[in-house]
Amino acid sequence: MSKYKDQILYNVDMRGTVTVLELAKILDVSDQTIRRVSQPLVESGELTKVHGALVSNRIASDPPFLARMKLNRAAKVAIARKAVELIEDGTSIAIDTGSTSGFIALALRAREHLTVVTNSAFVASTLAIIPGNKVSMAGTQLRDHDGAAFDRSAFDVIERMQVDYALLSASMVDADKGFLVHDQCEVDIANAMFSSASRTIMAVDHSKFEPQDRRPALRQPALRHNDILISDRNPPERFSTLLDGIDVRIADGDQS
Amino acid sequence: MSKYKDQILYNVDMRGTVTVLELAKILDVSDQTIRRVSQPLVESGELTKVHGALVSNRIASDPPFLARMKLNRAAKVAIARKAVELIEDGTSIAIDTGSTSGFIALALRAREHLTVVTNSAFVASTLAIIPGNKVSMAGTQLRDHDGAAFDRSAFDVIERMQVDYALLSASMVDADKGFLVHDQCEVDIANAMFSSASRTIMAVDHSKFEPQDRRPALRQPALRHNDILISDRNPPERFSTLLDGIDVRIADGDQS
DNA sequence: ACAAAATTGTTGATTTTTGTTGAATTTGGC
DNA sequence: GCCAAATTCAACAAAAATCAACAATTTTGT
Repeated sequence: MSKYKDQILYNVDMRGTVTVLELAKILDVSDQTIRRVSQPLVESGELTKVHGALVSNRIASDPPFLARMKLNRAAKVAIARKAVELIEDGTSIAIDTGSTSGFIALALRAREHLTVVTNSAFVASTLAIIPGNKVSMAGTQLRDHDGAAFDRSAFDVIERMQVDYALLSASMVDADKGFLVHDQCEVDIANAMFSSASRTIMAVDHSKFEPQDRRPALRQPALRHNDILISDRNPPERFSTLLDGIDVRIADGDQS
Repeated sequence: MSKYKDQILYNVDMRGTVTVLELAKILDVSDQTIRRVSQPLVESGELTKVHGALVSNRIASDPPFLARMKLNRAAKVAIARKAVELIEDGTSIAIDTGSTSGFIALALRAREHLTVVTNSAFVASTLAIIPGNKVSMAGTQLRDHDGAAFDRSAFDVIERMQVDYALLSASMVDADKGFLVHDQCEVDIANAMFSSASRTIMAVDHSKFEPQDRRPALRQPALRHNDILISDRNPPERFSTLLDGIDVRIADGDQS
């Protein structure tokens, strides 16, 4: 592992695509070195090589919301399938924002007569057009990176509903502190959904059990007895205390 | 895989259709290179090639809401392109629901720093995730066939905005009665948007100038002097009185 | 301090990509 | 159906990028 690895990844991910010669100039090494060092990164799938340049796999070029969709896509699709198994036709459900929730919303198009409340415009528009669904969009002012709302009216709408499930997600899971996210407003919405729901489903892919680059610091509501955790792999042993009494379901990630 | 691949996909998906020569200018390469690079993308099905231009496959296939709207798709795409010409970066705009407005929203992803208010969850989620946009979702309870809201809060949100343009549509145009739709709630929202806007853009494809199977009976607000009508063909002669003083723009429906 | 191992820069041959040219094809109008 | 304009295609030469090999340098282990 080379000392330039981090710098290469950083530059490529930041700019989406960087030519080999540009990188050579930035790191002040020869182009040949860039090629040599990036080769294992390409082979391990962290970067993509094209003639003349390196391209980020994180898809930095486009809308940041969709970019995150590509990260661990397979895991999220598997989780979404599992979530849909739990949710029967006619269920009422609150759904938060986040890429995992986005995939679940797509999968939920297979259900009918759902009552949905969400603060994500993407989730709302995905499920609203299914005939027979009743969808409420909570909030007015949409945040630009993911099209979700966190204003007062969002809370008003959520708080006057009573739903079967709250479908929440998290940016990281900590064995002591529980489910963490980055923004207080996300916690506030999650709490509102949590309170209005009989049961909570927390959906997190396996990568969330590992430390993250940007450490989130704010706690989602603690799961109650009988709440459900869906992931694509079994959580490591050290989370057993946290998940005591929780109904853990593992999605079998067989197909694409 | 070429280093231009991402940029081509990005531009084509954002704008729906881009001519080969335009792309060549944007990427600063020759037209021949665009053709060569896009060939594998076309073969793998990521893009569609027509004479002179590349067409995105996502527009028709992805949003299920518009997928159903195959009727006069080409006309609506052409109108959307024309509308985007009018609307500069940084404009504020109110957008109603409807398939034409949906296509315009897709095309508007090529703009930045828009301030948008809409009662359509599809329009909202499409434009909210563009970095720099400020999008407000008007309304809470979403109608199931198009994911649009018409409740009291929708009016509250629209009425407290003041925008440069209101972008409205209609189900039919009558030479005497003007622009007609089916539901009173649509008229109410249109009126609210009309009142909050300095200028109105009415977007209707040519089929709306002919009698419809289901005759709509409710009048949209009458256009003011200086308001704009966009269509894909020149309206028949009998509409000249109705359109007197209106700035009529015809989209050149060159490519499919 | 010494030698082995790993990393880096340089060189020249090889491969890939790109722009240009002119001929062939498609499109739209009459 | 024919013509003019626009677009596409094929081919070739120029430019750019890659690769392999070797020499110079730095790092590592003893």
